[in-house]
Amino acid sequence: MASTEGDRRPKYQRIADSLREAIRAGTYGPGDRLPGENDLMTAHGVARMTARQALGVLQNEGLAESRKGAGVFVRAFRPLRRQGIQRLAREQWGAGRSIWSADAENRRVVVDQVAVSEEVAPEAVRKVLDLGGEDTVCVRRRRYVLEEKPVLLATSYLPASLAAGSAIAHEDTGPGGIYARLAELGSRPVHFREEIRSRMPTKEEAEQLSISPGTPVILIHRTAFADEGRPVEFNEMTLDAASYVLEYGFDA
Amino acid sequence: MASTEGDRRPKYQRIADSLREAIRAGTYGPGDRLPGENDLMTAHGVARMTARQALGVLQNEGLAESRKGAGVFVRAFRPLRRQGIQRLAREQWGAGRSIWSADAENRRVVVDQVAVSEEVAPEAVRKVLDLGGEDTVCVRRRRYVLEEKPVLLATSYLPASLAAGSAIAHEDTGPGGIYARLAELGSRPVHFREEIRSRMPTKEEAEQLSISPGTPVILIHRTAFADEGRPVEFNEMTLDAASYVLEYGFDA
DNA sequence: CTAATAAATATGTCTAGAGATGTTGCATCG
DNA sequence: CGATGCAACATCTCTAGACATATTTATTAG
Repeated sequence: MASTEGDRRPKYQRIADSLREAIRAGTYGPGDRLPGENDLMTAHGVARMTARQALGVLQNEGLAESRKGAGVFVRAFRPLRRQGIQRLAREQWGAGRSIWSADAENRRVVVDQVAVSEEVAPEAVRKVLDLGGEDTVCVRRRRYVLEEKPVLLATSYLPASLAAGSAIAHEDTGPGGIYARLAELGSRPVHFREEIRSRMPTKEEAEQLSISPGTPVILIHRTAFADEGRPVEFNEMTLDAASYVLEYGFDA
Repeated sequence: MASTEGDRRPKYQRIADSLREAIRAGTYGPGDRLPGENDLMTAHGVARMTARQALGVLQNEGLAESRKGAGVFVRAFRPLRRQGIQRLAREQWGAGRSIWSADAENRRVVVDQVAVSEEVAPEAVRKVLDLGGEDTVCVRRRRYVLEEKPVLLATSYLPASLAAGSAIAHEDTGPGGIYARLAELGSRPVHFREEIRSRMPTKEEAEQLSISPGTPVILIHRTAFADEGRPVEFNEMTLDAASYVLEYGFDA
């Protein structure tokens, strides 16, 4: 019973509601198995496709995920913390604690795949890096994984006129990474701009990040500027939104 | 024809692929109507539910949106720009242009709904604002709309011990907003921390923002600190991800 | 010419099945 | 005791309908 009252909302919505409420109330905790299609069919007396639709709602919301042949399970959210500005962030402003428990330490994100190449700059990159139509860029593509699970794709573009011949064009950029190399080349980044947006992943992104359906990606477009506002690097990052919390701190 | 070859992928996926490709190629531009259920049924010789599933894929990806009784249409993306730090941002580092064309000027975001109340602080808010179990907070809920369409929900929490009796507890907070009032009360915010994440909207969020399915929300949790790291405001913002690009700039 | 009305069209919800495919656990064999 | 195979179970894909509801368009009355 309990489903014969307000018939205004569709059945599948009401079933989804009850499951969502049960998750919120803690009846089903992270990782627990939810009632499956068959359970919902008998419990609510609906057809398979209707029960499916109800479970689909929760999956689309990112609350649950299904494993074929196994069942539908409640998802967990234990995000990594990415700090836009490392300084200032911790001690000084530690009084009001963060919402997201920062127990996410001793979890290590490592590079999984690296590919370096020199390519003709796409138009969008040319615009950002202030390049001409003929200019080439040094492209560094990387993937980061956390405990086997990929969480971040990053593609860096640097003007070939700047990077070619340096360690930036090698897979191993040496201590300090490309920013240390840029500094040695007289183009030390002194300012950064990051643009953030979010959307659902493309097919390719979903595959590369092995994202479960119903999870968006966060896109970060970072431009690094040397002195005199000269752009020296453009970095396009794609993050699994379920794995990250971004943090920015700044003074008034 | 054209659907009897590689039968490895499900039919609905292949139909979705062909539509996605057609959108990418420009066959269907933003706002255009896509082939509907009936069209796909006859074109690919599938059942209604299968054609529906294919269209559902595109809607989940945020590529298309359906209007009941009218059809399925390609979605557009014309984001607003939200600057985390207004200073520094424009002139000084304007050499490398942004990816997202900033033609979004002369579009005005206005407050649509305001509600002010004094409530017992939820636990999460207590933790952030460093309050005890009995303390109450002044809660300001606002909704912002852009040309009739809601784009942002914001809920501010301030310690009642600070805000009660001041203009902060009124709907109209006067010139300069609550930060000016806080300054008058000797609690001028000098530092901000913003935490950003993204996920699919809840039912309530989707309704309040009238979000089309397949669009995530961006959550910004901002904490304002007065001197000595004292947290004085906690602001919980929910943004329609299809309407916003966030921008942060900072020095190395 | 305008406004109300009806018809055609489109998506939304739902049923009752079927076969395909992946997972899990148990029983059996070596 | 370990490995293999199999059966039970779970989700996934798909069909062929039905009725509901919102929109658009064409028609008709004023």
